[in-house]
Amino acid sequence: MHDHAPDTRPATLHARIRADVEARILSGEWKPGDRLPTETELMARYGCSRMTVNKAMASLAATGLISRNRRAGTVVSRPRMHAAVLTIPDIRANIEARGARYGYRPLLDEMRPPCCVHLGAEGHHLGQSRFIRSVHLADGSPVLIEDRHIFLDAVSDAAAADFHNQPPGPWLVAHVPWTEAEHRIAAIAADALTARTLEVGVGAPCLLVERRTWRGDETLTIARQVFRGDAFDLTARFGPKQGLS
Amino acid sequence: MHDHAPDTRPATLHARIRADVEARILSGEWKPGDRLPTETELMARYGCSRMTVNKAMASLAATGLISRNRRAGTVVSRPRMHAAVLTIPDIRANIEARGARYGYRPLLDEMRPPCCVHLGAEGHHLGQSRFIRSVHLADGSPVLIEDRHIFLDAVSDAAAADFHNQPPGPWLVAHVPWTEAEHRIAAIAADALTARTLEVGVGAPCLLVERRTWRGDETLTIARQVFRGDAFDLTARFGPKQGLS
DNA sequence: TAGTGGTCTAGACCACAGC
DNA sequence: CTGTGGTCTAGACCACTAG
Repeated sequence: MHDHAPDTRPATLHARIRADVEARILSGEWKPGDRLPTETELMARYGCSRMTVNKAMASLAATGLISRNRRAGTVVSRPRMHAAVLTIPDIRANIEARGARYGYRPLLDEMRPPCCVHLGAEGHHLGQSRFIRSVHLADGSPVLIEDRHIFLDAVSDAAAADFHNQPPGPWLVAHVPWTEAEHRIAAIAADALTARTLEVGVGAPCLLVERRTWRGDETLTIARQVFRGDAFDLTARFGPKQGLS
Repeated sequence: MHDHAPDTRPATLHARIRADVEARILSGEWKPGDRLPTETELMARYGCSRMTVNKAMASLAATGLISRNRRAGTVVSRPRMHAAVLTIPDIRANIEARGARYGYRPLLDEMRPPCCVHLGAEGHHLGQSRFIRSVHLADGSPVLIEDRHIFLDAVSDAAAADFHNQPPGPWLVAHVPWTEAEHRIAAIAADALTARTLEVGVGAPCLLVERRTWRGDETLTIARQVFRGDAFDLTARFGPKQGLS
């Protein structure tokens, strides 16, 4: 009766404790605001040392399911829906997941002198960059136009990379470690150039994704991606439990 | 030379070990693929027990910065840019963060019989729901139109909740624990009704966010939010290091 | 002030994968 | 086989805070 699922119960003790407590919370047996048993009580209940209980509870606290305070004890958190998580998929994987053939066509590839790049309203002082404008296609139809700057001060290897047959995105993922990124997602109307490139009417709705990536204080790359609104969307499914890994 | 930051070094030992190792990786001293010292070596280096080292390293492994294997040891991971994270902000907080006055106006509030709700192409069998259509305003101008279903089988309290002055979103966040959610983000053209409500032209680009939330197998709520494309965007900044909490 | 979680130790055994 | 991380223990002291 309890093996409809492939019995995915964790083998380790602290993981089982964690799963047990988690299940009681998610089932509603322990509701937000309720106080949980103390570590000493759980230690007796599961017949293990306090360190093991602590590991389980610390893990639950790290994902935000419970909140722990000295003296006050452990209570079930109220879930925070706004702090949701969305994975932004790889373009190629996304297109192929829809059963379409992926295509890539570079339009422009040039060096840009050290100067300002407009991102939002601000101008940013940045070094010399390699600029690649490219189109990504699904079954031969343009779906995405991507403008990408790669800053050579931070990513010197990019000067020699070949982006004729390979988009810069995957190359960067494979070669460059990063520490921080910023995204902006918006709906915009296609201007004349975008409309011509994406083969839509001027003013057609497009999904804009701007991504800027740093390592430390150094900007590595800025990407501006404009998707055909009628051909692309971002989807993500997630739970509050899993970490980032 | 190293205290330009307000010396935010963690007080606990395992956190300091973690921060130290993390800094070496992010600075490039230890590059992706490099093998890190063993736990025994680190134990000697930091003059502490192996459990403490393990706690630090396990934490780094949980966030994906390093990868650990028995016998093979610990190596620095290659960062995976596609598995990025985006926090979806609260509407009210977002509007107020822009310095605008937030407003809320319910347009429709009715019970819907148990039946199908269209989400994407599929029809889903769902129980009786409370349906609320509302408009959210920034400085009196409509910015978002929201259609929300709350399924009473799963959220019985919602039948009695007052949504005249309070949007359903925050109410749900405060009252209902959830386990899973799915988002879809797209750019669409405003239809006649949307255009009239948002005070834009027909065909104007709008940002669509559809969100569906479960607890276990039960659907709790479905929200369809249409933002004025020229007045709203989603932004998020993040690093690969922090967890979800 | 008393009880709680937070941290740390010095050991131990185990499972796994490369040699 | 051997070395690695993974786990667990039985204890200890500390820091914080609610009563």
